[in-house]
Amino acid sequence: MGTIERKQRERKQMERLILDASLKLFIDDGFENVSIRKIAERIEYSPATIYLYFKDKDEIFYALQCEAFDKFYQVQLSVQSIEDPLERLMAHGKAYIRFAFENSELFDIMFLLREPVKDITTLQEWASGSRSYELLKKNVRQCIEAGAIKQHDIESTSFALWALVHGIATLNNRRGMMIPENYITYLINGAFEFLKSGLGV
Amino acid sequence: MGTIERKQRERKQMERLILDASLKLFIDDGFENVSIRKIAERIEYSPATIYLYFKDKDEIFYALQCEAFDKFYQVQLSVQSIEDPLERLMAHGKAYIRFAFENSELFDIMFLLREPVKDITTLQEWASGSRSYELLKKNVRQCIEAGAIKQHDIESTSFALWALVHGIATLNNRRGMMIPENYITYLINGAFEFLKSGLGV
Amino acid sequence: MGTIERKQRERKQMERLILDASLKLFIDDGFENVSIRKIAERIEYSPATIYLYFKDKDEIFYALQCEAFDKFYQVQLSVQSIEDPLERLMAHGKAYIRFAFENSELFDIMFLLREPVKDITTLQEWASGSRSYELLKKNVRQCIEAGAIKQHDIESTSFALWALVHGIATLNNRRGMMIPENYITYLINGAFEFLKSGLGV
Amino acid sequence: MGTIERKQRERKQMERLILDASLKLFIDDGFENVSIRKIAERIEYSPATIYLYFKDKDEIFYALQCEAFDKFYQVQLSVQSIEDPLERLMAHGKAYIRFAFENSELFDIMFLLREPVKDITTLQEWASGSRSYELLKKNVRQCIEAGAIKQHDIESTSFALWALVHGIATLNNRRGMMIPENYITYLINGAFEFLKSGLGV
DNA sequence: CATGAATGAGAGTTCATTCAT
DNA sequence: GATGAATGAACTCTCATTCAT
Repeated sequence: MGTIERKQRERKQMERLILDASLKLFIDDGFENVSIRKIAERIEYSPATIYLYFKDKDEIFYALQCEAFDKFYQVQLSVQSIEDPLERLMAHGKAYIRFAFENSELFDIMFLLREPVKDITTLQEWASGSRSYELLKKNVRQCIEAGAIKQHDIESTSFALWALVHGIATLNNRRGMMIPENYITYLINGAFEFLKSGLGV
Repeated sequence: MGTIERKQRERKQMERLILDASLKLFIDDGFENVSIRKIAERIEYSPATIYLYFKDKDEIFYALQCEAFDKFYQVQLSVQSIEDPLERLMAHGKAYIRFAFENSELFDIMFLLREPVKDITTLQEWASGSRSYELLKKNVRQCIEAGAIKQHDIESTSFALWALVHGIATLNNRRGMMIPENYITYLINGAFEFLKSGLGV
Repeated sequence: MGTIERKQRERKQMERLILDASLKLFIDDGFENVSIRKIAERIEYSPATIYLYFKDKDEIFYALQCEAFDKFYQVQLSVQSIEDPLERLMAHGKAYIRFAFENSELFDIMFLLREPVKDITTLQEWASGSRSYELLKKNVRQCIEAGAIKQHDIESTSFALWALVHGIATLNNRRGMMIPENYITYLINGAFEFLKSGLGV
Repeated sequence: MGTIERKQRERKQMERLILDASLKLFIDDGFENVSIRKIAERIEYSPATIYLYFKDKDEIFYALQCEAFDKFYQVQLSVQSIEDPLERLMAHGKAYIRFAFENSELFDIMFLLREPVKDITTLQEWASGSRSYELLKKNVRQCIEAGAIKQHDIESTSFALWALVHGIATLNNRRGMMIPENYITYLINGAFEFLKSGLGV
């Protein structure tokens, strides 16, 4: 009998329901306004029910954070199939920005929320965060090896690239009003030109 | 009689007291733990007194945000006396980062808190935020005019510079653990080398 | 077929399991921290299962109370084989105290918990509580008949003896700190001397 | 202006109101059923108001415990004016019992509640608990000195007396049903006869 | 027989805010 | 100008209990 599997599936579904609702609330009302009660209301269950699936509030945010890092990593993985190293590097950066723009709430969860994960380095899941950076460094190294870029210091070049791209993402997500909406793509393209010229391309 | 002026002066002093205490609390206990009660406790006044000087909690955060943008602008102004355009541009970037590192809580208030100011563009005070960007653009333009940099698109070059620098600041303030402490200066220097090479220097 | 008997046996075993776990919790965490959930956790069954064996929480405490009275009675019975009446009376008192000291949690359940059994006299099981007193009275009567003690009023002598012994037990269990640990035996012995002299021995 | 005094008086009144309500609830519903909410309901204030006068629930129980010990001590003091040592000693015992009977809830608070004061010996207020015992010992000593009683060991005699009296109090308060109501006085008198004979009077 | 799922009720506590004094 | 007093609303979380499966 697949009852056990069914039960597990149902449990997963419920967890999903809670996490999705939490995320929605997070997006709509901001982090500090997400309460167990509101989550429960949104999924039309009693508050107590939440506690059958998550130990406490932190565990919910923790799960969201893990998922966010994971999803983010997957997106970055998805461009690794591009063969040309430089092209791949550019695609990596663009994927980063696109993810941040299209999933600004996940981006917030990863990079703005300090809680519940204070020291993220102690987490297994952080591997995927760290792995993103390793991926970037690998891409940079391959560009260097292929002679596709002028820069030679892998570490600081990777850092600069990440910072540039992360800065674009953050500025837009938090103080997007600084940048006129219809102007964004133009600016980002410009930034990538700048980036390329920084790379000596 | 200078009674009115004295009253005004006293009022300003009290506002100062409240804002300073709020900022301290903000720094010490984190945003979500700042409450009117705690502010009142810290300045040794009753909670009700706070309301004589600020309409509500948001008004306090609003004031802090304005001040932060202002202080940030002053810091950026302070490097404008440098004559050499490129040197000035670099100093501008470094001042930006130094400010973010040394005043991470103010940086949070400006760029991470969405509340209370959702649409910052509607604010007078945002002028000072916007002015920072204008300053940067002016610096870039002067570099271009002086032939000190290769790039020619003021707008997108400025944006790229800002993003890079802002990215460094943000990464460090929020997920600083990504970057080994003793590595930071090295990386930042590297990033500036990258930046220069992007500028064709 | 012994199916019915087996079922009954299994039922008893389960009840035992629950009661033992409850008692342990009671001892370890204190009365107010005993919850159905925690009992269930401890025996590794679901909370709902508990309700197959006990109508509600009170029924569990009720059972514990009955058992405690029973065990207490057994202890008191165990000294009845002593032949000399006075010696037996003294042994009775000492057994009472020893039980209270060594099973302070059962003692609590019997004499401190008002819930769930408010009016214990209405209970069949109280017989065993009452029987203890009857035993005491019998012992006192036999002492009187044997001319071993001076007192002649069975009722009030028994009561006084019980009160003295119960007082020792209670003081120690609740506010034991009143009595320096290393002093206790001395005091109890003294109390028994006093008791003997009260009995005119 | 006596405004400050008035304020202080009003504050004391409110504390009184809360403590009285708590005590009433304690008596009516038992310790575990006393909640801040119910106290608030009873005094027709909001729950939050309670917290203006007591830091938390424990502080309320702590205050009750202190008061109880104090009142108990006062009662015991009140018989010290009796000149004849033996008479005084008897009166002391009777006062103890009367207090326990007439203020059974306070007696519970002192001797049954372990919380919030776990180690009562660390408390200043406990002095009054300890002082009661010292008082008893003094009385015993004076009886001995006056040749009013036969016993000579102050310590163990005092302890025996206390235990006897405390046992009577406790048996009645907790399992009073053991003792037929109309029988009590008779038994207590008997116990005092026993006691006297223990003292060799 | 056993339980997973669910919940209403309630616990202690903190908050921003108001208002009479 | 300052505040003590008060509160409604909200918070996280735990509980005993029920019921369909």
